[in-house]
Formats: sequence, structure tokens, C-alpha cells
Amino acid sequence: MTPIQVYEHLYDYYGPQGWWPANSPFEVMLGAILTQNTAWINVEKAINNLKGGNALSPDSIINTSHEQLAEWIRPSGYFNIKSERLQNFCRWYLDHGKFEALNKLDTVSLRHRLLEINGVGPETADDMLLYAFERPIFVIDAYTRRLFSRLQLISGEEGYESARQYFEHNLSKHEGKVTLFNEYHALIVVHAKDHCRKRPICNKCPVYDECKYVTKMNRGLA
DNA sequence: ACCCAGGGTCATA
DNA sequence: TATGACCATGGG
Repeated sequence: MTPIQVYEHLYDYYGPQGWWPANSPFEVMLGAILTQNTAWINVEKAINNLKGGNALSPDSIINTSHEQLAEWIRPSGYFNIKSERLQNFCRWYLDHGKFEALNKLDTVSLRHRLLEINGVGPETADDMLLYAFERPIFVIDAYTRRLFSRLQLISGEEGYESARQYFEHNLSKHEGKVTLFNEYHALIVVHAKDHCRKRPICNKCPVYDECKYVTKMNRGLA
């Protein structure tokens, strides 16, 4: 099974996902920070609170008090840390000329800039690069590692950069990488949510071996 | 009642 | 480099 075959199975089963759910690149970036180790449903509540407070802009987020901001984003968890991270990020965003100026940077430079922000690690930076700046960067998360190590395509123990290079190298010849990487990461997340609790068994499973493994794990048989 | 969610930072060895 | 502690709400 090759990475592109896994993708085709997932795509055939779930269809296009059309990520990222947001109305602007800036909103994508806020969401990327808010969703760190957090269910997306709770991020939606936080973003709705920001909209209700007319605080969905870098200026308003910086001008809002830490306490007020923390209260708005409370449903997304880690609200004190994330309040700090959002203001930190917004300061960086304005200092670098917002989306228009940032988007003129090449992908490697932009990635380094993003990683300099306190509160933005490799996965969050890659979410931003792929879904806000539409650069051909493959996002690695815990679901990706789990799925592909169970399919025995990667070890699951390698570092973030090594895992990312594996996918970008193996999909390097594909046309339209931005669209492919966009849908691929979304499909991996959707598949994980679909099978971990809701439907651990299904005979139409796009990667049936993985389904069986999850089922055994949940029952303590593996 | 327990487990985990679309992670990252910091202190320590 | 590599663990461990910490952050915290909400749904299954």
C-alpha cells in the first residue's frame, strides 16, 4: 500500500472535505492555535465568542485585555496560555505586514518565521502554511503517525521533520500538491474521528486493516 | 468516573 | 536528545 493508494481509499469513502473551516487566512491561523490538543467543536465556540465581541482581527485581539480574551476563548481549553499565544501571534502578524507581506516570502523563510513565534510549533506552523498560505506542506499529527505506523509504512517513532519528508517525498510527483495535501490531512483526521469511537467496525472501511486494529485495541485484545 | 481532543513550552538530566 | 509536568474545557 502506497501513500497515494491510502489517499484514494479515504477520498473515495469520505469525499472532499474542503478544509480549513474559516472565512479568512487570519481566521485559519487563529483556529490553528486554538485547536492545539483540543476538539474542533470547542474551538468553534471560542471563535464564535470572538466574533460576538467583534474581536476577530489582529488589532482588536491585541487591544483586548488578557482576561477578556481568556474569557472569550474559555471553551477551547488552556485559555490562559492560548490568550497569551493569540496576542503574541497577532503582534508578530502586524509586525510582519499581515497576510499580504507575509505571503510574499518563500515557503522555507515563512516556515522559519512562523516557528519563531512562541506558541507556534511545527504542526501549528504547517497548518498555517498549508491552509492559510496554500503552500505544499504536509501536516503531520498524531493521527497520521498512528495510521501509517499501523499500516507499517512508517515506524511512528521518527521525528516531525522526518515524517513530513516521508510524505512530501513520496507524493512529490503528484500534480496539485496543495489540494492533495489539504484533502489528505483532512481525510486522515475525519477517518480517525469516524473510527475511534463512533464506528470501530465497518466492512466498507477505507483501510480495513487499520479498522480491525483499532477495534482490537479498544477491546484490549491487541 | 475515565479518556481524549486537529500541541507546545519549559525545566531537568 | 529525551523524558516529564503543565496547561483546562467539554463530549464520548
